[in-house]
Amino acid sequence: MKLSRISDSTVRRLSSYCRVLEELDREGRRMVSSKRLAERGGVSSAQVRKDLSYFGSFGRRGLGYNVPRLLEEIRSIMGLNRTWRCALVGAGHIGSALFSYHDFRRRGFDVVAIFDNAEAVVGQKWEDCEIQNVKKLVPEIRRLGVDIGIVATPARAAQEVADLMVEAGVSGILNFAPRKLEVPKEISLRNVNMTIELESLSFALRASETRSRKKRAVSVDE
Amino acid sequence: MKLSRISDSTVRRLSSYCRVLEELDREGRRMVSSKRLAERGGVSSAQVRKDLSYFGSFGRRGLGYNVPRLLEEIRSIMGLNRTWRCALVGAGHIGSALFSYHDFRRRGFDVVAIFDNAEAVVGQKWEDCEIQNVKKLVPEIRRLGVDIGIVATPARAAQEVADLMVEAGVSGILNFAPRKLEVPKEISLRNVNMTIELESLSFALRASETRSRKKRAVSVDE
DNA sequence: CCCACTTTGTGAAAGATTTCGCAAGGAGCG
DNA sequence: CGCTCCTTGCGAAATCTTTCACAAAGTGGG
Repeated sequence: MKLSRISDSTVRRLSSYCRVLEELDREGRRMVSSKRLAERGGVSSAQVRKDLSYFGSFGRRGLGYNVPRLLEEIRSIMGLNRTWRCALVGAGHIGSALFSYHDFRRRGFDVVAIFDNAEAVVGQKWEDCEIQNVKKLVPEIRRLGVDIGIVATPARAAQEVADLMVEAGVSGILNFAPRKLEVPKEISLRNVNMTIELESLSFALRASETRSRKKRAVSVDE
Repeated sequence: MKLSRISDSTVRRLSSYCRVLEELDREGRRMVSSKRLAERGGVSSAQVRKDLSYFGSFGRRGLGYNVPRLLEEIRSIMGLNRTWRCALVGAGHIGSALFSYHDFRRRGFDVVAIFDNAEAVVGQKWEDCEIQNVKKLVPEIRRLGVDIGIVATPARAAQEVADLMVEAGVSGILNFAPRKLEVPKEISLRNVNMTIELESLSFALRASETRSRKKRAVSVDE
């Protein structure tokens, strides 16, 4: 099974199936069909079956999938049955929002260090984690064996921080700064860019305004 | 030109071309080729030309694109040459991070109201915007003519809030809660789900670990 | 056991997106 | 002007992703 040729869309859907399965599990359901899983996840049932088929056969014909079993399978496929050590850089609003989002910890993403360059915040404690000067980033990330670096700095600092993270040996970077980062190809990089989301929404709104203006014009004609 | 059959990936890339063009403009460049624009945006030059071609011909052969002109064109295509009125629901960490991200305002996304259900925060002021009880959401959104609702609540409250927003007549919703929202199809909906991003990163890390383990095994054999 | 019904897993078809390749337009130089 | 060097715009090809459609398995009732 070539993990590398699994499409990004499939991976993102697997992640969302996880959430649906957790919910079904809480509801006490034992079995679920691809149809129901699909409805809850907002995709087609064929899509669900195809996504799962890349990794094996987890269901039983006529019955569906065993909820806890499938959840465990997907968790294991996605590497969610372990703890990932994360370092957060940037103790501003975004950093604080991420840090206090306890759901991440519950899912195995553990923030073990926080860095910032502002003397005013260095030394502060968030829960039991002390904000350190970004100068200590490389040795501290090495010492703690951090897997994932989270960039939550302003755009202008982001590349520099990413370079330090790479130097320190992280395996992956999650970037919240609205700029493209250059990293060696063996480092996994994901971007969360809220500007892109807002602007795409703007495009969609403009598109639907245009549509309804046309529609109105037609009704007036009639 | 059918705006509705433009792919989501194209729209997202247009948004990122905007950022590159703004940067080029600040650097004082007059002209840019699809090649350079592509490099800076991390895509292929054919992709840039194709994306633009859906909307018209903005370049000159042999010369490239005029930077301020192309920026204006894309802004106009995406509906960024106007102000969108936004209402933020959820005055927690994520809401606060979004509100204080002034780049949004600069780009024309103006938060004109904030709602929360916790008596402890209702009445507080963020800059010159007072947090209101979510009970006032519908009339206030109507009164202010809000275009975009931003859901920054815990997952369990998200659908209820979205329903209120729809009732109040927003045109689009940006959802930060990690759950699928149901909205009428004429409402544009975009989701920002940080859990999916982190989990996709986890998948990628696992995939590359598997690869390097194999590689190592091969070197040992040799 | 038979029949009606359900559901998976998966090739093959359809559809969507990206890349290729090149004609045609334009700049610059001698 | 003639020649070289760029670059766009775009149809066509290649690639990637989703949907279709159905055989094969499984359940349950009589």
